[in-house]
Amino acid sequence: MGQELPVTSFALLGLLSFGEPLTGYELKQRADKTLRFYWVSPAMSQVYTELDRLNGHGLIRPVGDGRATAYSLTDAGRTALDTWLSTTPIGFPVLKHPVALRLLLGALMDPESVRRLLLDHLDALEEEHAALEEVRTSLQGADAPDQLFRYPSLVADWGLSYFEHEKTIIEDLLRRIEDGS
Amino acid sequence: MGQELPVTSFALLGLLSFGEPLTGYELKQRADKTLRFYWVSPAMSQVYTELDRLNGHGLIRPVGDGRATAYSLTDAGRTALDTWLSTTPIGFPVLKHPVALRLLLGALMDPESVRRLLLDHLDALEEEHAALEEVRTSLQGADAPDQLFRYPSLVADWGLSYFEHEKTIIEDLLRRIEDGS
DNA sequence: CTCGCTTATTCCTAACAGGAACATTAGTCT
DNA sequence: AGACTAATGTTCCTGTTAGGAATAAGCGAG
Repeated sequence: MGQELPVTSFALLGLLSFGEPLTGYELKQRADKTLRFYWVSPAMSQVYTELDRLNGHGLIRPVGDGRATAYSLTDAGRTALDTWLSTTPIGFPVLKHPVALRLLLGALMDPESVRRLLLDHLDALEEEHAALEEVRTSLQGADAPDQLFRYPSLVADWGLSYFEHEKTIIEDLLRRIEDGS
Repeated sequence: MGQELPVTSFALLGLLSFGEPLTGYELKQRADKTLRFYWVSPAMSQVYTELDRLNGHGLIRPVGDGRATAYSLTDAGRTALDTWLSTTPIGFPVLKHPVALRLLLGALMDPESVRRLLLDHLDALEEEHAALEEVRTSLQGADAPDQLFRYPSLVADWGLSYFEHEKTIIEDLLRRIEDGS
């Protein structure tokens, strides 16, 4: 024990904890689809690097059926995940927000660009909201308490609410910028 | 032109765009105080590395008064920042949310731990909200339209609203978890 | 049967975090 | 004044991560 793995390792272990063995490629897809809303979706290269390491630590095991190597959690992996969940200190969220960063420098732009910046962001929000909503509806039917996707559903709802609120903030900012309040 | 610098470079240029020449140490402090809410606060080492590079590109210039080397924007730096603001495609925000990541795996924890996870996050939110509020009030008096800190103030308000909303989401999740809805 | 897309994996480079190590200056206590 | 401590200021090293290019096998449609 005492492995000191980065968080990304546990994110992948977490994806594997839902049962199905997955290949690196599939893991990347899952990450792109769901994990990316709450955590970064690791790069392809990163996924395979992690898999090698996790395998080296005996936390996952290749289940060899076809040409593609799918991995599943070992008992040690499940234990490592449990320990991580219960003992590792939790940091505060980190947000990399390109729009906020630019708005901070709004004084350097002409008003029209600022306006467009925010309007474009509204569009992007709409799109991401739709993508997450699709994920959310795909969980319907397994989202009741004690069902497999209970917690993923809760997190998805959280994300949806987050997007919706950000929309109202942006609209508010647009209003304030227009009538200089 | 055509320098292709990472976003962090422009974040630092942005901090310098408010007028005052700053040392690496001071830049790191500013970043810790404000930038960290909307973007990552780069590591000390990163700040100095960036400064070297920006200096090499002629975008900043050391203003040599004392033993500490403070840097200020050059005309080229200002131009580079303007170009970046007006032409570079804007990505969607990236969120690394340790609490959401753990909640996703809530099924692996006992209910008590999940509860504690969320309650602890409420405390952390409270703390960060207070820190940002302090920043916000320090901008009072220079936050009217056409004043220097107009846009930083708008962004701070955005951040405050974000924290407040997250608080209500967490409270809602706690409620849902308790009475299994 | 071949063209193009999806699946699957590897490699290389640069970006970035984090912390240790190190100096110098400034302030405080006695 | 001397000593101790905290804040300022900078550099270096190591490991983590992002991103994209390169590659190859399988699979479906024409």
